[in-house]
Amino acid sequence: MKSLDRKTEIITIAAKLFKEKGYSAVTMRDIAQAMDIKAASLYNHIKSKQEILVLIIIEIAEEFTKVMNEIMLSDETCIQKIEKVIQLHVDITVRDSDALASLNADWMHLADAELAYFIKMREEYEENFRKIIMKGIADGELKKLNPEVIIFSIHTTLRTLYLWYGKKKSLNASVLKSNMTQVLLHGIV
Amino acid sequence: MKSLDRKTEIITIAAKLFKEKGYSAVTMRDIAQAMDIKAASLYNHIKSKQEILVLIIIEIAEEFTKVMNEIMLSDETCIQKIEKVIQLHVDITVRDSDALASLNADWMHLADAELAYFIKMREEYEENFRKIIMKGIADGELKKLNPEVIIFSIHTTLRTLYLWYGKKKSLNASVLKSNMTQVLLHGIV
DNA sequence: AATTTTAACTAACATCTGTTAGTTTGTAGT
DNA sequence: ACTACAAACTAACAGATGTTAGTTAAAATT
Repeated sequence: MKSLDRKTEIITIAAKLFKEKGYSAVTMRDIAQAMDIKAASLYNHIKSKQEILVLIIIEIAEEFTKVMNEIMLSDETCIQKIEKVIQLHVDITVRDSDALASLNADWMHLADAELAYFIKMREEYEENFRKIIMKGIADGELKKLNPEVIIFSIHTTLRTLYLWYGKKKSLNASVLKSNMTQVLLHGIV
Repeated sequence: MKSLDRKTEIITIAAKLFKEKGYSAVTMRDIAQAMDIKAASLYNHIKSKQEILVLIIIEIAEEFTKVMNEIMLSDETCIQKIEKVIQLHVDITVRDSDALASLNADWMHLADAELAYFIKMREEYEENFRKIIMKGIADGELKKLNPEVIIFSIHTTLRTLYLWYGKKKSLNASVLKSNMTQVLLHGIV
């Protein structure tokens, strides 16, 4: 198996650095130094700096897409679906908050095909989320508030969880999920 | 008056570019090109790229600090205070969403004294916000939910309003404020 | 033992970046 | 007309940046 572990290591370390300073401010020399090697050595494992960003972002984006599609196909109530979306965000935040930071802050530095692919996935994800909320309101499961404001409020809170997680070590994934659900859902319903 | 208008113009255009690509990815040549001049000409008006960032961020941060301090001094109910905080965020978002983007995404590229100053202001702001929420819970004005989750949820929604404002042209400042208040406050109370 | 592969290295490149120095041009006040 | 100044310009720099080429030492495979 050709240097797969080392490649993963690069991606993990790069994600951490990208989270701290952003993609553009992190140099290949920064990444190399954090691994105690020289910048040129990185190219034994990865094709380019761009590729690192792609590998960080696209995998997570695809996971969001996949799980969201499964949620849409299920025949649960709107509220159950929202709970599963919260679960999805909490899970990924707990598992890989560094990658999530890049996805949120550095997606615009993707290029061409990958940028288009990412934007498409994001739009579909948001559209699915909108459908859930709209149906919830139509079915009387949710209050009749401005749907766009509800959508934005919930979505942005979930999206930026990674900024918050880590300071609050006392909360494990399941406690975090139930707290988020209480505030976001049962505050609204 | 020495080129004050031109300086403001640079800051405005730079903020717009920083919002799109982030501080590090925007070059002085990018800013100059957006103004149809050469990069060197920018230095007739500003001292450095750093100074542009400082001018964008610190002014807004000081405004948040100032208004928050006024809110803390007033003898209003917790809910009235939260409404004023929402008003503050909506006002600044509507007036200057580009600068707000830099404040949120590029504050870590401030240096030394300004970085320390910014972090101090942010910590005080968050501490004040926490006090409002805690008192609200203690006085029975707010539900007894996990305060940290409430604080994070409201604060992150207000903080990222700039990402959303602009797509929804139909909402003016006062409609936006009342909608946000409904969802964030009356959903929780 | 001989060979191949992995993963590090040094050296160098072309380009980009922030910034400075010195110059020119137009405009406003005398 | 003369002067002063604002604000643009050209040219250039020193250092940073992503990346490539070629080399080497150790580990894995034959």
